[in-house]
Amino acid sequence: MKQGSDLQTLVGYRVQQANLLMETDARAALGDFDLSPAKMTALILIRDNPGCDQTALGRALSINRSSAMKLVNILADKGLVERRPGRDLRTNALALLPEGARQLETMLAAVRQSDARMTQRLSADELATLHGLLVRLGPASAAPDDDS
Amino acid sequence: MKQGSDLQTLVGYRVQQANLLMETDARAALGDFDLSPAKMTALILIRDNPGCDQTALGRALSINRSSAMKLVNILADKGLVERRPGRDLRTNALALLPEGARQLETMLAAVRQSDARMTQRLSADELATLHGLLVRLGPASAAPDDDS
DNA sequence: TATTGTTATACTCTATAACTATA
DNA sequence: TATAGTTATAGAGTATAACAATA
Repeated sequence: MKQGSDLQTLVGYRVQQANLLMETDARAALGDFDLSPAKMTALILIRDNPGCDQTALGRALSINRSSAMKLVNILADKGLVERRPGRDLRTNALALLPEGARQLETMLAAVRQSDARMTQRLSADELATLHGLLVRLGPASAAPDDDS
Repeated sequence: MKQGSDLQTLVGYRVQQANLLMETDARAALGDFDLSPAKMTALILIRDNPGCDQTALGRALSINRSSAMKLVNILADKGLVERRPGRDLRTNALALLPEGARQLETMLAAVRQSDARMTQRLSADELATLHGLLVRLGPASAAPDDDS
C-alpha cells in the first residue's frame, strides 16, 4: 500500500502514526490492569494534584466536565480514587487511595518499560531533541504560561 | 494543574499531547467538509492506490475489515468514492470519484495550511530532524520492509 | 480451508443539553 | 449570573462474531 508524498509531508500524519505506535504498546503493557493509558494519566494527575476537582482534571486531560465525571466514576468504582468534600459545597476534592497508589506504581513500571522499548533506538540526546521539538509544536503564540 | 515528572519523562505522553494538538487543528481546518483527518487520509490512500480493496485500506489505516467497511460506506454515500468489481468476485476495487478528487484537493490545501501553522516555529532542518526521530520510534526490530 | 465483504451487536470515549445545588 | 457536579442522551470510532460467496 503506497503512502504518497501528501501523507509523508504532513507533520500531523507523522505524529499520529507515532502516537498510534506508542499508545498501542502502552495499552498492551497495561493489559493486566483493565485501564487505558489515559486513565493512568488521570491517576498520575490526581496523585500529583491532591484535592483537585473534576473540572480541573478534565481540563488537564482535554475533556469536559461530563467526560471527567464518567472517568472518575470508573476510577472510584475500582477503588483507586475517592471523592472528598472540596473547598466549596459544589466541588469535590479528588484523592488517590492507597490501593490506587499501589496499582499506579506497578502500572508506571510497565508503561516505562514499554516507553523504553519503543524508544530504544534513540540516544538520550536524540530523545531530548525530540522532546524539545514536540514541545514547540503549536500555533505562533501558544501563550507558554500567561499568568497576567 | 501540575504535571509531574512521571508524565514529562514518558515519550508516549509527549507524542500523545503533540498529536492532540495537531489533530484538533487539522479537524478544525476540515470543519467545512464534515470529514475527519482520518477520512481524508483514506481518500488519499484510495487515490494513490486505485483499485485497492477494503481490507488493504483497513490495514493501511490500522483498522479492521468491518471498520473499513463502515468508512467506505460513508465516503461512498458522500459520492467521493466508488466500489467497482475487483480482481476477485469477492473483492471490491476502490476508486476515487471526480468529486472526491476535487474535494480532496481543497481539503489538502486546508490541512497543509493547518500543518504549516502548527509547525511554523520549527525550521526546515528541525522538521527534517523531527521526521527522522519519529520514524525511528518502535520496537527493536520493526522490520522496515520485509518482502521475503 | 482461507479470504472478502457484509451485518449485527457492543464497547469506549467524548460531547451537548438540561437540571440541581451552590457561589 | 456563574460554576461544579450530575444525568440522560447521542455520536464517532472501533471491535468481535457470525454468515455467505468465492477462492
